[in-house]
Amino acid sequence: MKQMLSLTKALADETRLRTLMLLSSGELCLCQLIDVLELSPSTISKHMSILYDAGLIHRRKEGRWHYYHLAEQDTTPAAREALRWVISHLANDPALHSDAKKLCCTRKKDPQELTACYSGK
Amino acid sequence: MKQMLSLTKALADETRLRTLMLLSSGELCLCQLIDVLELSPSTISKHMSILYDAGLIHRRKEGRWHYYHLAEQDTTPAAREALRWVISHLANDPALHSDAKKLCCTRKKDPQELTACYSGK
DNA sequence: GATACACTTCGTTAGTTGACGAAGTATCGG
DNA sequence: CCGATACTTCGTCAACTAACGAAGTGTATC
Repeated sequence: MKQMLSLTKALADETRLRTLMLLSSGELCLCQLIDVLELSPSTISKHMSILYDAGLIHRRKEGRWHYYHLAEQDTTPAAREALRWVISHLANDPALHSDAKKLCCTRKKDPQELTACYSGK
Repeated sequence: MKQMLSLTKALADETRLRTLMLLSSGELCLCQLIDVLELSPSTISKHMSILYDAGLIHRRKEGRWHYYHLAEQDTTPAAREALRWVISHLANDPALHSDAKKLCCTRKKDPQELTACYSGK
């Protein structure tokens, strides 16, 4: 029950659902998520830790960058199925179209440009 | 997105998950849920309306009794799959064992005994 | 039609949650 | 090692949510 509540609570937030959909197209670091979601680093970091604690995503550190990706294999069946459920039902959601478009631009940017998120553009 | 958030928010509460599991064993009216969950009528009624709005349960009126049951067929695929997901992962949850046991007693009771919920035992 | 019953709606209150900036930790470049 | 960078943790505040009792709605029974 505790695990299920951790999962359902993690999924019960628009920003976190948007994040999962962004990650469904591949690994991203925090600064890229900041660039797309347009929220403060601390806010997004908190969201990531909630998704992580629920077993929905994994982290990978590479230097000072923290990369996040969906927990595909090594997580609980409940989390795996939750991800499949969310992704299949939000795959063509019009509300997420602009996120996908923005992500496309973000992926093309230099790390230097992304840094702008911190220094207030 | 709006529909998915309605679903995930509906599932992100312990009382509502308990309710869904109680309903997975068959239709129940509000006074039976009150008897098992031991919460006030208004509180449970509110939970039911949240589950209903998410498309997870249906209502059926019979006289002054309102019966609730899981939305099996005539709801969205997203809600149907959510129900399957929740039920399969909570089916043998030890935290729900006492609810199941209590429900067993409640089903055997007369309507008169359940009325006691309102009149303070 | 009055009463009782089953439930819903409303208003209030306490606890939770999401947002932020400030401060802290860890890593890289000079 | 000193500053800059990438991220996390902490404290605060506004918004949301779950709980309740009181009052309202609809339905049987007398």
